[in-house]
Amino acid sequence: MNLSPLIQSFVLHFGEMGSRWGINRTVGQIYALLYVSEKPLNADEIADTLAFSRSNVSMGLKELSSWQLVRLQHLPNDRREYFSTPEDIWAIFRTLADQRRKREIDPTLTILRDLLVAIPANSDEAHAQKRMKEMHDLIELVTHWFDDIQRLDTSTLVQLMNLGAKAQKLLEFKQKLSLVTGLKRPKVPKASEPGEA
Amino acid sequence: MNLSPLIQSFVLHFGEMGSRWGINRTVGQIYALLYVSEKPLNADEIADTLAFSRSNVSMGLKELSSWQLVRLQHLPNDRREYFSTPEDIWAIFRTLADQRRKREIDPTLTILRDLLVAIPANSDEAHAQKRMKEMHDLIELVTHWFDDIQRLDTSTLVQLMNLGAKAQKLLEFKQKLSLVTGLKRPKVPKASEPGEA
DNA sequence: CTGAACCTTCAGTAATTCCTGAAACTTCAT
DNA sequence: ATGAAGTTTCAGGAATTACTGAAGGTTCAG
Repeated sequence: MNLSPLIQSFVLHFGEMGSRWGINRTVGQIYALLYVSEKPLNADEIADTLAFSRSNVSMGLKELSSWQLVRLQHLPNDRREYFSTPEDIWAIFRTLADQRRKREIDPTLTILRDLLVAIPANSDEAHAQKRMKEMHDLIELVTHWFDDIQRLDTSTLVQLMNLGAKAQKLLEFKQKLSLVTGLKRPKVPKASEPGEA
Repeated sequence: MNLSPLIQSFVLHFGEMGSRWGINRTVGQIYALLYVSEKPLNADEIADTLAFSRSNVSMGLKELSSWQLVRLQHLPNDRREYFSTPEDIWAIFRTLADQRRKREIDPTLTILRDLLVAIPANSDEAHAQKRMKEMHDLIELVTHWFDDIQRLDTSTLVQLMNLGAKAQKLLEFKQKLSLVTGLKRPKVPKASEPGEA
């Protein structure tokens, strides 16, 4: 089976990009193919279309499954396994965000926490810890915030993003308001201040 | 020069993580070392500390420079080049976000745009284009939004993130308000069109 | 129970990426 | 000019990662 040029370009691009972050060419191409395909595909069709060995496709699909990026299903009267990607692209986005967090962020947070409880043995270590703390706090802040955002239902999320920085104006407003009225205001750490007091 | 254990763990972790996304072990370790170091370091010190060849360090620093992640400076009466990372971790965060966008997102948007203007040759291509359009729109929305957010000054940014999803409550409120008053409301695209429904 | 259809695993090879030492620049003090 | 100190480039070897075909599972129809 050979690919029409439009789809081919897309697939090849994803192969390239794949290698730019952690995944390999094969996996990128398989995903791209599934993503644009109208119907689910089985492993033979994929191998055939992309000219990879059957076993390579098997590996690739295994990898994609571990990322929860593909869905496995069966067709009536057909023993073969068919693969597809979710229809809803926002669902894909959320999965991707979750998985990357799990693989790229969480391990780093864990190690930072470990290192932060150690007693520094000298002034180099003390300084290093200060830097690690800053990093830890930043990552935690950003990821928690992003989690919150991401948990919103899709239409809210889209609205929010469409507002873009305008949302900010609202926040400034609220800020002033609570200052004036003396209501408890959101805690406001000193921004980049190392230890966050 | 050998590293105290705390710093060593940090450096090694960054080496590992480095390879999990695009950069290699060497580059990750060099960056980590510079990040926690109190004073700027020259290439020999780095090579010595991490036990890499001098030329490897040179390559690594070149790579880091191309990401604009390190700062080069000179010390009085010393011809050697000294490297450091910015003090302000939010500045680092912004740089990283910008660079990753430039390398990982922009090329994809470009190719998607190219493919979207082509006339589909058959129904497979037509469907593929629909999917590409969804992807394009999502990426564009998210990145523009993130750009906006990111451009805020640090203390505002930190406040915003501390609010987290609470910001959302405000938005819902504003939304209702403008509906009621009939003011022009933010454009609200049909979220994700095909899916979602 | 048999064998056909399908899927996975794995050992070995191919391809890629990383890293090094040697050589070649560049800059600057003498 | 000379050479010492510093930096970069680059060809080739080392290490890692990707890919394949063959062998071995598993499931199921007959």
